[in-house]
Amino acid sequence: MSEAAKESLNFIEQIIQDDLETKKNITVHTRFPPEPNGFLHIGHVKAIAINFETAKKYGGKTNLRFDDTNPITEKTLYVDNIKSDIKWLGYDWEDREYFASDYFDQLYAFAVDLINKGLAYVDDSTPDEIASMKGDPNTPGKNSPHRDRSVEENLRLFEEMKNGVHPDGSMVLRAKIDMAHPNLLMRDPNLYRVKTATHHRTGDKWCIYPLYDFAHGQSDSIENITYSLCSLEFRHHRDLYNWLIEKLEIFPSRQIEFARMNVAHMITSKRKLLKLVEENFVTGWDDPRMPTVAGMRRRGYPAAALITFVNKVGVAKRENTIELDLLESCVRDELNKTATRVMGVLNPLKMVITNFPEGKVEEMRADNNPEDENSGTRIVPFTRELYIEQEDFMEDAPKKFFRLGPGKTVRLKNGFIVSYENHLKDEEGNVTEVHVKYYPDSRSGSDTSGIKAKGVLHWVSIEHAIKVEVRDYDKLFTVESPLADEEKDFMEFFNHDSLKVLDNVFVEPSLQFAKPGDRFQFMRKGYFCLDQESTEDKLIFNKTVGLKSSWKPKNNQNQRSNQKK
RNA sequence: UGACCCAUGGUGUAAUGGUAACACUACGGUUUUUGGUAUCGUCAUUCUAGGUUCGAGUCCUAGUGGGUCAACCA
Repeated sequence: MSEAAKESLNFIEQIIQDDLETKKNITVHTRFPPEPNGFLHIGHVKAIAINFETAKKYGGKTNLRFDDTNPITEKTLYVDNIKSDIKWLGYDWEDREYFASDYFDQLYAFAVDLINKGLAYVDDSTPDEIASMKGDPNTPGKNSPHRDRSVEENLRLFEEMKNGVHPDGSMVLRAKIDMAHPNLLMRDPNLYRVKTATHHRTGDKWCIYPLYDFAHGQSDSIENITYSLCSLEFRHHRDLYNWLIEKLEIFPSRQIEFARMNVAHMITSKRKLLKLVEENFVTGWDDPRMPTVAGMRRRGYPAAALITFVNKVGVAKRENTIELDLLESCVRDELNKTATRVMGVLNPLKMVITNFPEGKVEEMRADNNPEDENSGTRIVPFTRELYIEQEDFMEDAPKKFFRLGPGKTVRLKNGFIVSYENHLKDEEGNVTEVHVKYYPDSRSGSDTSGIKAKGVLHWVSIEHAIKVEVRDYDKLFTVESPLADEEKDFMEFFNHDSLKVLDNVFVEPSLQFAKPGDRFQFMRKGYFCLDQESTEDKLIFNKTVGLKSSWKPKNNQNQRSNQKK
C-alpha cells in the first residue's frame, strides 16, 4: 500500500485506484478493440500497451475484440495480421478473442428492447433529410416526422429491415433522445442501418448492421469490461455510451478517454498511409519506413523498445507530439544490450599494410557484445589488404580527427595499430588507396607496443569480406507534423530522399550465417537488421538507426544536411 | 456563435494545497580498443489576470491560446 502510494499514477490509474478503494469495481478488465480494416501502427501500439499494461498492473485481463460492424471494409486478412502484430509486441489475450459480430443477435435484441421502451424508432427520411434536421452546434435540430411512430409499427418496420424488405439506405433505426441536445451525438443518433453486404464472418445472415455507438459500448457490457479506454475524440460519444447502458440496463462499463500519441515526422491516418502504399511511395505496408508495426519490425525496431517507448511517453489528456529522438533512444538502448557487434564497411577504401606478409591470415578474436558477458566471441580474419571507411581517411586532417591521415596512427578494432605511410589518388583527385605499416606487437588483447592510438577504426579483410546491400532510411516526411498545415497537402512534405541504397558494402564473413530479422550493430556505424528479401547470394541489411556520435566535422557543407531540419 | 476537453523546460510526463522532479534533446567534463556504452554536470517568471488560503502548478472566477463534435465510418 505504501509502495503504491509513492508511485505516481496516470489519471486513468488514479480513477481505477479510486474505484477499487471504494469498491465501485473489484476487478479491472480492459479490451483492445481494433477495426479489422487496416494494419496496426505506432498509435495502436500505445493503445495496446495502455490496455494490456493497465489491466496487468491491477491483476486484471484484457480482451481482444474486433469491432467488425462494417462489412464492406473489413477483411479476415486484417484480422490475422492484427493478431500476429499484437503477439509480436508480446501481449497475450489468451482465449478471449471476440468479435462484435458475435453479438449481432444480442444487439438486435437490445434494439428491440429499446423500441419496446419507446426509446427508438425507425426513420425512413433520406440521409440528407436526417442531416439537415440535425441542426448544428448553434441551432437545435428538428424532430423527424417519423419520430412518433407506434411501438408496434417500429417493431414491424425494424423486422422488415432485418428481413431485407427495405433497400440499402432507405431507413435507419434511431434512438429517441433529444433533437435540441447540445451534444450533436445525442440528437437521435442512428443505431442500425440497412446494408446488403457479405460480412467476413456472418456471411449473408444479416442485411442490417449496428453502428459504432450501438455496438462498441454494448460489446463492452456483454464482456463485462470495467474500463473502456479510448482516445479523446470519443469524448462526445460517452454521453451516448452511458445513456444506452442506462436505458438497456446492462453492465455499466466505463469509458475513459486519453490523448492520442503523435510522433514527429510520422502519420497514422489509415487513409493517408494507404495512399503511400497504393501510389508506390513506399513498397508496402511493411516498408521499413512505415510507422506500421510490420514496417517497424522489418526496420529492426525490437518489440521491447516499442513498449518501453510508449510507456515512457505516458498517458494524459493534452495534445502531444513526441520527438523521434525518444523512440530512437529506446531502440538504441534495447539494441545496445542485445545486438551482436560486427564490422561492416559502408563506403570502402582500400588499405594496404605494407609490412604485413602477403597471403598471411591472422585470426583475430572479437567480442560479440561487450554489454553482455555471455555473448561469447568470434574469429575475424585479418590480412594485408583491408577495406576501411572512406570517411575514416582525410588528406588534410585536423588535429581532432582521430582517424587516418598523414602523420596519424590508429588502432584497427580487434586488430593491430597502424601508422600512415602514403596514399594514392586517381586523376580526379579521389583517394583510392591508403598505405600503412603495422606494429606486430600491438595485437589486440596482447599489446606490448606501448603505442597510444586515440582513434579506432573498423575494417574488413578484402579477401574474406561479403559484399552486401544496405538500405539506409530517413524519415518519411520532412516536417514534424505533415498534417498540421491545412493549406498544404501532406504529400508536399514527403521526403523523396527517405531511402538510400548502398550496394558496395562489405561485411565480415561471420554474417554469412545471419537469418532474416537478425539484428546487428555494425560497429561505429549503427544498428542493422537482415531484411526478408535477402537471398543466399545477396544479403540485404536495413539500417535500423545510427549510433549517436559526438564527432561533428565542422565547416563541412557536404555533411548530410538532414540532421534536424 | 454552442457544448465539451486541455494548458508545467526545446519535447513528453510527474509533483494528489507545503523545497517544481524524471526521461529525451542540446551543451560541457570523466572513462573507453566503437567519437558507441557508462558516468558526472549545465539549462524553468508552471498561459494571463483576479480570488480563496498561513501557503496555489494544484482550488474558484474570468480571459487568452489550442483541440474535439453535426458519416447510414470506427
